[in-house]
Amino acid sequence: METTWDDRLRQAGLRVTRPRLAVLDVLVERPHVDAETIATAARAVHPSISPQAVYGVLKALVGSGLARRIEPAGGPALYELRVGDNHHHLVCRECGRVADVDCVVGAAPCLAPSDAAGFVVDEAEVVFWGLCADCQVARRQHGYGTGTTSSSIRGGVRA
Amino acid sequence: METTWDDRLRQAGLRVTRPRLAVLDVLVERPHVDAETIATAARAVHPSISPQAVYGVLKALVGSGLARRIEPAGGPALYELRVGDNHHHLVCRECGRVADVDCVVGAAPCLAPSDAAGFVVDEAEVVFWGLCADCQVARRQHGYGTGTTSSSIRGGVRA
DNA sequence: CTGTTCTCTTGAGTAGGTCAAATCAACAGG
DNA sequence: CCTGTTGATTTGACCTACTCAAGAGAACAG
Repeated sequence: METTWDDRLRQAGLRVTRPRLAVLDVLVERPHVDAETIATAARAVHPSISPQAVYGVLKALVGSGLARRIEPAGGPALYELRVGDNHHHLVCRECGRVADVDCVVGAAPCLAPSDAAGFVVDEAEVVFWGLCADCQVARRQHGYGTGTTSSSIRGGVRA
Repeated sequence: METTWDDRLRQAGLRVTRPRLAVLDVLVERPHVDAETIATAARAVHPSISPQAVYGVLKALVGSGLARRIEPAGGPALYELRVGDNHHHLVCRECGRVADVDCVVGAAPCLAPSDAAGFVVDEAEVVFWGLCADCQVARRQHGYGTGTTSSSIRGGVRA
Protein backbone atom coordinates (compact mmCIF):
# COMPACT_ATOMS: atom_id res chain seq x y z
CA MET A 1 0.00 0.00 0.00
CA GLU A 2 2.02 2.90 -1.26
CA THR A 3 -0.35 5.46 -2.65
CA THR A 4 -3.30 6.37 -0.46
CA TRP A 5 -6.79 7.10 -1.74
CA ASP A 6 -6.15 10.72 -0.79
CA ASP A 7 -3.24 10.80 -3.21
CA ARG A 8 -5.11 9.00 -5.92
CA LEU A 9 -8.06 11.32 -5.73
CA ARG A 10 -5.86 14.39 -5.87
CA GLN A 11 -3.84 12.94 -8.75
CA ALA A 12 -7.12 12.58 -10.61
CA GLY A 13 -7.90 16.23 -9.93
CA LEU A 14 -10.60 15.43 -7.39
CA ARG A 15 -10.97 16.83 -3.90
CA VAL A 16 -10.69 14.47 -0.97
CA THR A 17 -14.05 14.29 0.75
CA ARG A 18 -15.69 12.02 3.27
CA PRO A 19 -18.38 10.74 0.87
CA ARG A 20 -15.71 9.80 -1.65
CA LEU A 21 -13.58 7.98 0.88
CA ALA A 22 -16.65 6.20 2.23
CA VAL A 23 -17.62 4.98 -1.25
CA LEU A 24 -14.05 3.89 -1.96
CA ASP A 25 -14.01 1.96 1.33
CA VAL A 26 -17.10 0.04 0.27
CA LEU A 27 -15.68 -0.71 -3.18
CA VAL A 28 -12.44 -2.01 -1.69
CA GLU A 29 -14.33 -4.47 0.48
CA ARG A 30 -16.98 -5.48 -2.02
CA PRO A 31 -16.27 -5.53 -5.70
CA HIS A 32 -19.24 -5.45 -8.10
CA VAL A 33 -21.79 -3.59 -6.04
CA ASP A 34 -24.67 -1.44 -7.21
CA ALA A 35 -25.22 2.18 -6.23
CA GLU A 36 -27.89 1.49 -3.64
CA THR A 37 -25.81 -1.14 -1.85
CA ILE A 38 -22.92 1.29 -1.84
CA ALA A 39 -25.12 3.98 -0.32
CA THR A 40 -26.34 1.67 2.43
CA ALA A 41 -22.87 0.42 3.25
CA ALA A 42 -21.30 3.86 3.09
CA ARG A 43 -23.72 5.12 5.72
CA ALA A 44 -21.89 2.98 8.25
CA VAL A 45 -18.98 5.39 7.84
CA HIS A 46 -20.78 8.57 6.82
CA PRO A 47 -24.42 8.39 7.97
CA SER A 48 -25.68 11.50 6.22
CA ILE A 49 -24.64 10.49 2.70
CA SER A 50 -27.47 10.86 0.20
CA PRO A 51 -28.21 8.56 -2.73
CA GLN A 52 -27.52 11.38 -5.15
CA ALA A 53 -24.15 11.98 -3.54
CA VAL A 54 -23.31 8.33 -4.23
CA TYR A 55 -24.28 8.72 -7.87
CA GLY A 56 -22.20 11.87 -8.05
CA VAL A 57 -19.18 10.25 -6.44
CA LEU A 58 -19.44 7.22 -8.70
CA LYS A 59 -19.69 9.40 -11.78
CA ALA A 60 -16.59 11.31 -10.68
CA LEU A 61 -14.67 8.11 -9.97
CA VAL A 62 -15.62 6.52 -13.28
CA GLY A 63 -14.98 9.74 -15.19
CA SER A 64 -11.48 10.00 -13.78
CA GLY A 65 -10.63 6.37 -14.34
CA LEU A 66 -10.52 5.33 -10.68
CA ALA A 67 -13.55 3.05 -11.00
CA ARG A 68 -15.28 1.15 -13.74
CA ARG A 69 -18.97 0.76 -14.36
CA ILE A 70 -20.46 -2.42 -15.77
CA GLU A 71 -24.09 -2.93 -16.73
CA PRO A 72 -25.10 -6.58 -16.90
CA ALA A 73 -28.42 -6.99 -18.71
CA GLY A 74 -31.45 -7.08 -16.46
CA GLY A 75 -29.94 -5.42 -13.42
CA PRO A 76 -28.62 -2.16 -12.05
CA ALA A 77 -25.14 -0.91 -12.91
CA LEU A 78 -22.28 -2.31 -10.85
CA TYR A 79 -19.03 -0.60 -9.93
CA GLU A 80 -15.54 -1.95 -9.38
CA LEU A 81 -12.10 -0.54 -8.65
CA ARG A 82 -10.22 -2.98 -10.86
CA VAL A 83 -9.47 -0.83 -13.87
CA GLY A 84 -6.98 -0.74 -16.68
CA ASP A 85 -6.49 -4.48 -17.15
CA ASN A 86 -9.30 -5.21 -19.60
CA HIS A 87 -10.74 -8.10 -17.65
CA HIS A 88 -14.16 -9.63 -18.20
CA HIS A 89 -17.02 -10.94 -16.07
CA LEU A 90 -18.92 -14.05 -15.14
CA VAL A 91 -22.54 -13.40 -14.13
CA CYS A 92 -24.86 -15.89 -12.44
CA ARG A 93 -28.28 -15.94 -14.09
CA GLU A 94 -29.88 -17.02 -10.85
CA CYS A 95 -28.48 -14.81 -8.10
CA GLY A 96 -26.67 -12.13 -10.07
CA ARG A 97 -23.32 -12.84 -8.50
CA VAL A 98 -20.41 -11.48 -10.51
CA ALA A 99 -16.85 -12.81 -10.71
CA ASP A 100 -13.88 -11.42 -12.56
CA VAL A 101 -12.23 -13.29 -15.39
CA ASP A 102 -8.75 -12.41 -16.52
CA CYS A 103 -8.48 -11.58 -20.15
CA VAL A 104 -6.07 -14.08 -21.64
CA VAL A 105 -5.31 -11.84 -24.58
CA GLY A 106 -4.44 -8.67 -22.72
CA ALA A 107 -4.83 -5.18 -24.12
CA ALA A 108 -8.18 -3.91 -25.34
CA PRO A 109 -9.78 -4.77 -27.64
CA CYS A 110 -8.71 -8.29 -26.80
CA LEU A 111 -10.85 -9.72 -29.58
CA ALA A 112 -11.41 -8.48 -33.09
CA PRO A 113 -14.68 -8.99 -34.92
CA SER A 114 -14.49 -11.13 -38.05
CA ASP A 115 -16.10 -8.33 -40.06
CA ALA A 116 -16.15 -4.93 -38.42
CA ALA A 117 -18.67 -3.47 -40.90
CA GLY A 118 -16.73 -0.22 -41.08
CA PHE A 119 -16.54 0.24 -37.32
CA VAL A 120 -13.35 1.21 -35.53
CA VAL A 121 -13.44 -1.03 -32.47
CA ASP A 122 -11.66 -0.02 -29.28
CA GLU A 123 -13.13 -2.42 -26.75
CA ALA A 124 -14.48 -5.94 -26.68
CA GLU A 125 -16.76 -6.46 -23.71
CA VAL A 126 -17.32 -10.08 -22.77
CA VAL A 127 -19.91 -11.34 -20.31
CA PHE A 128 -20.06 -15.03 -19.50
CA TRP A 129 -23.53 -16.09 -18.38
CA GLY A 130 -24.10 -19.19 -16.31
CA LEU A 131 -24.75 -20.55 -12.85
CA CYS A 132 -22.49 -20.00 -9.88
CA ALA A 133 -21.45 -22.92 -7.70
CA ASP A 134 -24.01 -22.16 -4.97
CA CYS A 135 -26.93 -21.91 -7.39
CA GLN A 136 -25.96 -25.20 -9.04
CA VAL A 137 -26.22 -26.88 -5.65
CA ALA A 138 -29.48 -25.12 -4.83
CA ARG A 139 -30.99 -26.18 -8.13
CA ARG A 140 -30.04 -29.83 -7.65
CA GLN A 141 -31.53 -29.82 -4.17
CA HIS A 142 -34.83 -28.60 -5.56
CA GLY A 143 -34.92 -31.45 -8.04
CA TYR A 144 -33.97 -29.58 -11.13
CA GLY A 145 -31.83 -32.22 -12.74
CA THR A 146 -30.99 -30.97 -16.18
CA GLY A 147 -33.67 -28.87 -17.81
CA THR A 148 -34.03 -25.14 -17.72
CA THR A 149 -37.18 -25.36 -15.70
CA SER A 150 -36.52 -22.45 -13.42
CA SER A 151 -37.93 -18.99 -13.66
CA SER A 152 -35.27 -16.45 -14.39
CA ILE A 153 -33.42 -18.32 -17.11
CA ARG A 154 -33.42 -16.18 -20.19
CA GLY A 155 -33.89 -17.62 -23.63
CA GLY A 156 -30.60 -19.33 -24.24
CA VAL A 157 -28.69 -18.93 -27.47
CA ARG A 158 -27.49 -22.43 -28.13
CA ALA A 159 -26.75 -22.61 -31.82
CA MET B 1 -40.22 -18.15 -47.63
CA GLU B 2 -41.60 -21.51 -46.61
CA THR B 3 -42.95 -21.14 -43.12
CA THR B 4 -45.15 -18.12 -42.49
CA TRP B 5 -45.18 -16.11 -39.27
CA ASP B 6 -48.60 -17.58 -38.64
CA ASP B 7 -47.09 -21.03 -38.63
CA ARG B 8 -44.14 -20.01 -36.54
CA LEU B 9 -46.29 -18.40 -33.91
CA ARG B 10 -48.55 -21.43 -33.69
CA GLN B 11 -45.59 -23.77 -33.56
CA ALA B 12 -44.40 -21.79 -30.58
CA GLY B 13 -47.78 -22.24 -28.91
CA LEU B 14 -48.79 -18.62 -29.45
CA ARG B 15 -51.99 -17.32 -30.96
CA VAL B 16 -51.78 -15.37 -34.19
CA THR B 17 -52.85 -11.81 -33.49
CA ARG B 18 -52.60 -8.50 -35.29
CA PRO B 19 -50.31 -6.88 -32.70
CA ARG B 20 -47.91 -9.81 -32.95
CA LEU B 21 -47.83 -9.74 -36.73
CA ALA B 22 -47.36 -5.97 -36.67
CA VAL B 23 -44.38 -6.26 -34.30
CA LEU B 24 -42.87 -9.06 -36.39
CA ASP B 25 -43.25 -6.90 -39.52
CA VAL B 26 -41.27 -4.12 -37.87
CA LEU B 27 -38.56 -6.51 -36.71
CA VAL B 28 -38.21 -8.01 -40.19
CA GLU B 29 -37.60 -4.58 -41.68
CA ARG B 30 -35.47 -3.13 -38.93
CA PRO B 31 -33.21 -5.30 -36.84
CA HIS B 32 -32.03 -3.97 -33.46
CA VAL B 33 -34.91 -1.69 -32.54
CA ASP B 34 -36.11 -0.66 -29.11
CA ALA B 35 -39.64 -1.15 -27.79
CA GLU B 36 -40.75 2.43 -28.33
CA THR B 37 -39.58 2.49 -31.94
CA ILE B 38 -41.37 -0.79 -32.51
CA ALA B 39 -44.56 0.67 -31.05
CA THR B 40 -44.38 3.74 -33.26
CA ALA B 41 -43.66 1.74 -36.42
CA ALA B 42 -46.25 -0.91 -35.62
CA ARG B 43 -48.95 1.75 -35.43
CA ALA B 44 -48.61 2.16 -39.19
CA VAL B 45 -50.13 -1.29 -39.47
CA HIS B 46 -52.19 -1.49 -36.30
CA PRO B 47 -52.95 2.05 -35.05
CA SER B 48 -54.51 1.10 -31.73
CA ILE B 49 -51.57 -0.91 -30.40
CA SER B 50 -50.56 0.18 -26.91
CA PRO B 51 -47.02 0.40 -25.55
CA GLN B 52 -47.81 -2.30 -23.05
CA ALA B 53 -49.04 -4.58 -25.78
CA VAL B 54 -45.68 -4.17 -27.48
CA TYR B 55 -43.90 -5.14 -24.27
CA GLY B 56 -46.22 -8.11 -23.93
CA VAL B 57 -45.67 -9.24 -27.50
CA LEU B 58 -41.91 -8.87 -27.19
CA LYS B 59 -41.88 -10.84 -23.97
CA ALA B 60 -43.87 -13.61 -25.64
CA LEU B 61 -41.60 -13.65 -28.68
CA VAL B 62 -38.43 -13.72 -26.61
CA GLY B 63 -39.88 -16.30 -24.23
CA SER B 64 -40.71 -18.64 -27.08
CA GLY B 65 -37.39 -18.19 -28.84
CA LEU B 66 -38.71 -16.29 -31.86
CA ALA B 67 -36.86 -13.10 -30.93
CA ARG B 68 -33.82 -12.17 -28.93
CA ARG B 69 -33.35 -9.29 -26.53
CA ILE B 70 -30.04 -7.48 -26.15
CA GLU B 71 -29.29 -4.74 -23.66
CA PRO B 72 -26.29 -2.62 -24.60
CA ALA B 73 -25.08 -0.56 -21.64
CA GLY B 74 -26.49 2.93 -21.47
CA GLY B 75 -29.52 2.40 -23.67
CA PRO B 76 -32.89 0.70 -23.87
CA ALA B 77 -33.23 -2.99 -24.72
CA LEU B 78 -33.13 -3.89 -28.41
CA TYR B 79 -34.86 -6.78 -30.14
CA GLU B 80 -33.89 -8.88 -33.15
CA LEU B 81 -35.26 -11.88 -35.00
CA ARG B 82 -31.91 -13.46 -35.68
CA VAL B 83 -31.82 -16.22 -33.10
CA GLY B 84 -30.10 -19.52 -32.63
CA ASP B 85 -26.80 -18.69 -34.31
CA ASN B 86 -24.94 -17.21 -31.34
CA HIS B 87 -23.84 -14.08 -33.13
CA HIS B 88 -22.45 -10.97 -31.46
CA HIS B 89 -22.81 -7.20 -31.82
CA LEU B 90 -20.93 -4.08 -32.73
CA VAL B 91 -22.25 -0.94 -31.04
CA CYS B 92 -21.37 2.63 -31.96
CA ARG B 93 -20.56 4.71 -28.89
CA GLU B 94 -21.66 7.86 -30.67
CA CYS B 95 -24.98 7.10 -32.35
CA GLY B 96 -25.89 3.74 -30.84
CA ARG B 97 -26.05 1.97 -34.18
CA VAL B 98 -25.81 -1.79 -33.88
CA ALA B 99 -24.41 -4.26 -36.41
CA ASP B 100 -24.28 -8.03 -36.27
CA VAL B 101 -21.02 -9.92 -36.13
CA ASP B 102 -20.90 -13.57 -37.00
CA CYS B 103 -19.42 -15.74 -34.32
CA VAL B 104 -16.41 -17.43 -35.87
CA VAL B 105 -16.45 -20.19 -33.31
CA GLY B 106 -20.05 -21.27 -33.60
CA ALA B 107 -22.07 -22.90 -30.86
CA ALA B 108 -22.58 -21.17 -27.53
CA PRO B 109 -20.63 -20.56 -25.43
CA CYS B 110 -18.21 -19.72 -28.19
CA LEU B 111 -15.59 -18.69 -25.67
CA ALA B 112 -14.59 -20.28 -22.40
CA PRO B 113 -13.30 -18.24 -19.48
CA SER B 114 -9.74 -19.00 -18.42
CA ASP B 115 -10.95 -19.65 -14.86
CA ALA B 116 -14.67 -20.16 -14.44
CA ALA B 117 -14.57 -19.78 -10.64
CA GLY B 118 -17.00 -22.66 -10.20
CA PHE B 119 -19.53 -21.29 -12.68
CA VAL B 120 -21.18 -23.45 -15.33
CA VAL B 121 -21.13 -21.15 -18.35
CA ASP B 122 -23.69 -21.56 -21.11
CA GLU B 123 -23.29 -18.33 -23.04
CA ALA B 124 -20.53 -15.87 -23.86
CA GLU B 125 -21.98 -12.50 -24.78
CA VAL B 126 -19.62 -10.27 -26.71
CA VAL B 127 -20.18 -6.59 -27.45
CA PHE B 128 -17.67 -4.71 -29.55
CA TRP B 129 -17.66 -0.98 -28.79
CA GLY B 130 -16.38 1.55 -31.27
CA LEU B 131 -17.34 4.13 -33.85
CA CYS B 132 -19.39 3.38 -36.93
CA ALA B 133 -18.24 4.61 -40.34
CA ASP B 134 -20.58 7.60 -40.37
CA CYS B 135 -19.55 8.80 -36.92
CA GLN B 136 -15.87 8.54 -37.83
CA VAL B 137 -16.51 10.88 -40.75
CA ALA B 138 -18.61 13.25 -38.65
CA ARG B 139 -15.91 13.44 -36.02
CA ARG B 140 -13.18 14.25 -38.52
CA GLN B 141 -15.31 17.00 -40.02
CA HIS B 142 -15.70 18.60 -36.61
CA GLY B 143 -11.95 18.70 -36.11
CA TYR B 144 -11.62 15.80 -33.76
CA GLY B 145 -8.45 14.33 -35.10
CA THR B 146 -7.44 11.59 -32.73
CA GLY B 147 -8.36 12.22 -29.13
CA THR B 148 -11.50 11.20 -27.31
CA THR B 149 -12.63 14.78 -27.01
CA SER B 150 -16.30 14.20 -27.61
CA SER B 151 -19.05 13.98 -25.08
CA SER B 152 -20.57 10.56 -25.00
CA ILE B 153 -17.37 8.56 -25.01
CA ARG B 154 -17.35 6.40 -21.95
CA GLY B 155 -14.21 5.74 -19.95
CA GLY B 156 -12.27 3.43 -22.19
CA VAL B 157 -10.58 0.30 -20.94
CA ARG B 158 -7.21 0.40 -22.61
CA ALA B 159 -4.90 -1.80 -20.58
C1' DC C 1 -7.92 32.93 8.01
C1' DT C 2 -10.46 33.92 3.92
C1' DG C 3 -12.17 33.53 -0.68
C1' DT C 4 -12.99 30.74 -4.50
C1' DT C 5 -14.47 26.74 -6.35
C1' DC C 6 -15.91 22.26 -6.15
C1' DT C 7 -18.94 19.05 -3.78
C1' DC C 8 -22.89 17.67 -1.32
C1' DT C 9 -27.73 17.97 0.01
C1' DT C 10 -32.42 18.48 -1.02
C1' DG C 11 -36.13 17.90 -4.02
C1' DA C 12 -38.21 17.36 -8.41
C1' DG C 13 -38.35 14.94 -12.73
C1' DT C 14 -37.33 11.23 -16.27
C1' DA C 15 -36.82 6.88 -19.07
C1' DG C 16 -37.92 2.47 -19.40
C1' DG C 17 -39.93 -0.56 -17.93
C1' DT C 18 -43.46 -4.06 -14.64
C1' DC C 19 -47.93 -5.59 -12.56
C1' DA C 20 -53.02 -6.22 -12.14
C1' DA C 21 -57.83 -6.04 -13.48
C1' DA C 22 -61.14 -5.95 -16.95
C1' DT C 23 -62.30 -6.16 -21.83
C1' DC C 24 -61.68 -8.34 -26.17
C1' DA C 25 -60.39 -11.64 -29.76
C1' DA C 26 -58.53 -16.30 -31.34
C1' DC C 27 -59.75 -20.76 -32.31
C1' DA C 28 -61.34 -25.57 -30.90
C1' DG C 29 -65.38 -28.15 -30.67
C1' DG C 30 -69.90 -28.94 -31.84
C1' DC D 1 -71.44 -21.13 -38.81
C1' DC D 2 -71.83 -20.35 -33.89
C1' DT D 3 -70.32 -20.52 -29.19
C1' DG D 4 -67.41 -21.12 -25.07
C1' DT D 5 -63.00 -21.10 -23.21
C1' DT D 6 -58.77 -19.22 -22.66
C1' DG D 7 -55.16 -16.49 -23.92
C1' DA D 8 -54.16 -11.62 -25.52
C1' DT D 9 -54.74 -6.84 -25.22
C1' DT D 10 -56.10 -2.54 -23.17
C1' DT D 11 -56.13 0.65 -19.52
C1' DG D 12 -54.06 2.64 -15.72
C1' DA D 13 -51.30 2.47 -11.62
C1' DC D 14 -46.85 1.76 -10.04
C1' DC D 15 -41.77 1.00 -9.81
C1' DT D 16 -36.65 1.12 -10.15
C1' DA D 17 -32.63 3.28 -11.43
C1' DC D 18 -31.11 7.25 -12.51
C1' DT D 19 -30.53 12.48 -13.96
C1' DC D 20 -30.96 17.51 -13.41
C1' DA D 21 -31.03 21.99 -10.90
C1' DA D 22 -30.53 25.20 -7.09
C1' DG D 23 -28.70 26.39 -2.91
C1' DA D 24 -25.85 25.24 1.29
C1' DG D 25 -21.59 23.56 2.75
C1' DA D 26 -16.76 21.99 2.75
C1' DA D 27 -11.93 21.66 0.62
C1' DC D 28 -7.82 23.86 -0.20
C1' DA D 29 -4.77 27.71 -2.33
C1' DG D 30 -3.07 31.82 -1.02
